[in-house]
Amino acid sequence: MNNLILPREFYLRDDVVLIARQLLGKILYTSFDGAVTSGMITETEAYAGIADKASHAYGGRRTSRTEIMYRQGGTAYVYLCYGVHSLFNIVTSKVGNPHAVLIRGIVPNSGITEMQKRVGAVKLKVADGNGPGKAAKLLRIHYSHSGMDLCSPDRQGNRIWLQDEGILAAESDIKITKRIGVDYAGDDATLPYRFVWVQKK
DNA sequence: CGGCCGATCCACT
DNA sequence: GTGGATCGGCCGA
Repeated sequence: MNNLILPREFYLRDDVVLIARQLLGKILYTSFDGAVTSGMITETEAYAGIADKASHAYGGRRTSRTEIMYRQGGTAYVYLCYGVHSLFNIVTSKVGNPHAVLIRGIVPNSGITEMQKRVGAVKLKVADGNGPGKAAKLLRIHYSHSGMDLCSPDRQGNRIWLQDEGILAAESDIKITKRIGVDYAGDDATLPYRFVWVQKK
């Protein structure tokens, strides 16, 4: 195993907003049926557990779907949105504390040919990973993958994991805004929990 | 069991 | 800028 893979300790920390910011520039890999693809994370959102009105776990709500969020940090939480899109989240903090970071955008990194097949593109563009549904599609992450461990492969040898390859976003290039599509969350809708790595021209 | 709605995307105006 | 697609999850009865 290479030492670039993010260790469990990275995910177990309690500051989900800090983790969301630190995930910018990390490389998100998937390996399904032997096909490895990856992308650099460029946009994230933090969902801060039971106190966060925008979170699926607000108020300590537990359902068969959200139960995944209560697992230990370093677990994949994937759900279906609008009946069409799988949205990939990384569970953080310790068992019982349902923090998560939504991955909203990636820049295609490796396995380009494979990803082109997945989206039917002749030539992949940077913008093809811009959006949570599109990022998951490129990496073939599906809501059936919810619950996968990011720190070890599953029984079939499939895996989702992250690596720190030394790419660091300068503070001045990170745009912080309120989260997208959470207007139902009242005053929590305006929290500055979205981090975007603005790509310079 | 029925009805409403969503942490989105894309085509079309 | 806007509206339709599309269906699992959630809640109330």
